[in-house]
Amino acid sequence: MEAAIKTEEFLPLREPTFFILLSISNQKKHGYAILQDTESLSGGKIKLSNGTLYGALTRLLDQGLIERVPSDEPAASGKPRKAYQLTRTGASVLQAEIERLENLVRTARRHLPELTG
Amino acid sequence: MEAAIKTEEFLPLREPTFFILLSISNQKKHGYAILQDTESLSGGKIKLSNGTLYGALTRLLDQGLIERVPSDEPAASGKPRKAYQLTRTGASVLQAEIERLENLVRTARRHLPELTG
DNA sequence: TGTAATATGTCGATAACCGACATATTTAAT
DNA sequence: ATTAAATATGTCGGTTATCGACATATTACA
Repeated sequence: MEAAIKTEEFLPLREPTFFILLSISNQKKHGYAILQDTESLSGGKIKLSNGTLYGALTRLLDQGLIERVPSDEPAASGKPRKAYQLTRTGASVLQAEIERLENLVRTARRHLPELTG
Repeated sequence: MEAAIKTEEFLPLREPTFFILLSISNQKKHGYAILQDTESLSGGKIKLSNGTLYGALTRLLDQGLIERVPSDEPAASGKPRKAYQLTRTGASVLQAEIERLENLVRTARRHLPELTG
């Protein structure tokens, strides 16, 4: 059988990392676009700091959850932007994280039936 | 109006802290019972380390999210166990965290409609 | 011309977590 | 009776992701 990727090793994701992966899950983006997208996705609640963003990108590249790809955008002045997209592993991890979150909510609701929110 | 508690200041909770609060949300427990309950609640997936547990209990007491209460259990040999229960603030924080998790899942499913899992 | 937005990055501090170690009591087995 | 396992609480040092502050260059616009 295939060498199964142990997605659990990467879980749980912290909130900023979760949004970074989610942000690029439907299309590749460069750093600054991830910043804006995360703020938009979270309804303005979450504003990633630069330290978090670029630190996480470096880490995620290293872990093989994301990869660098050439940007579509006008390369303009010989300075190509850095676009990132999910790898298959990254997509698996994101999906596993969503399932983990759903389990968490289910467990909590089971344990606290009075909170039907 | 009442001095509203800013539950958001305590969020997001990390996984161990979430389970600690959830564990004592329906009845007071002492440390070791929280350890066992968390393992049970998580289907055996999560085993809190002692460092995490007692560190978190100290922190949560300090933050006013939990409080010490006398234990029902047989005090036995003059050594009273330390039982903990949620404060109102703690209950609010737990509820807010559950809602945050639900929002996260909703946002992710909206952004990734293909993952209907 | 200048200023805001875009875009990428570094650095030091903080906070929560983890595993390892320590220790005492209680229960159950041999 | 002795031992071993489970119960119960705690400390310590190390690791890691995050954060805000700082730095810098380019592009768009007023």
